[in-house]
Amino acid sequence: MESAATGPQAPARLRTTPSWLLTQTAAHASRLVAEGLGALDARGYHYRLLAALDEVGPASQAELGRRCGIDRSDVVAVLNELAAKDLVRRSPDPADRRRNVVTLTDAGGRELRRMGETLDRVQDALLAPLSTAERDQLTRLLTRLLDHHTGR
Amino acid sequence: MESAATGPQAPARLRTTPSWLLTQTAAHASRLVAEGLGALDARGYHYRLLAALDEVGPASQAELGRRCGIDRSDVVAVLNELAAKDLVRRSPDPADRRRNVVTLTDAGGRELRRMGETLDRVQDALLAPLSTAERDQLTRLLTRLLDHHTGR
DNA sequence: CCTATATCAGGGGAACTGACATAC
DNA sequence: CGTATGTCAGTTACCCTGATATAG
Repeated sequence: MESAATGPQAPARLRTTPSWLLTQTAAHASRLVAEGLGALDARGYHYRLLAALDEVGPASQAELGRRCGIDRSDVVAVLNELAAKDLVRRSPDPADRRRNVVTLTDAGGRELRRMGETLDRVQDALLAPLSTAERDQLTRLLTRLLDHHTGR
Repeated sequence: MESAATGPQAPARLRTTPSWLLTQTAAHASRLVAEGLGALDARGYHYRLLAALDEVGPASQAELGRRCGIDRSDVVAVLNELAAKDLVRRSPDPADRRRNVVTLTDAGGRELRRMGETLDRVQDALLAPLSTAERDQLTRLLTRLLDHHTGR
């Protein structure tokens, strides 16, 4: 579980290519997140959905997917897992019978808090070599990029 | 092939989390790279290996994998594809009979140049909303992160 | 009619793990 | 002996495509 490390040195053509830097650092980030959440028997998708539910309250699956950037088909499967652990509840929406209303349970809220604490530690490990100002700078730059590529 | 776009607005808890910003922007980067290289019937792994070969000259598969951050087992498969298109050649190493010496062919060099031009355009699309100074800043920050997580 | 929702089946690239034979 | 190499088989998280039945 501790691999990574590009041994010698990656080609300069890669080291200076932003898309490579992004995907490589993202791979490290994903690994750290997976390790952290894995200890809680969870994955990134679980956290995303629970966080969205906590913030906007009960919502349909389609809206949750839109907010979290998770495909509708994946939302179904992840919600099945969350419901099996009683972290969310699914009930038909009386106002629109196509929809399910997904609700965060108390256990789900507690689990979300636990995940949040774990992820805080992960962020710190991820950004360890950067100062507070640099972390903010990175966050701002990435936010600008993301906003641009998600339709302003 | 044109999806992306997190519909409404992602939860604040996600929008401010560096690991989320990283993985999301990296997903966009990967999509752009895949689209660009896909037009040349190639993928990221192909470019990485060709670029490494071009820079360090003939090398063993294990060393290529180390330099490119690609697992040995994946190197095998990708090299099979590159060799089938005559972009690289594999020959046994007389000095160490466990090894193959992988060499970039002329066609491989040409294909690498073509990929490089495509990827230049991709970088520009990826970083479109950032100024030159900001692009450099982002590159520096990501490089620091990557160096830290690959063992300094 | 056309769109949206929930669901299911499946693919595909990237990053992995484990095993094995061979050679150092 | 232990370690490194090339190879193969298989897995996982994430992202995405299609199709379907149903409801708006």
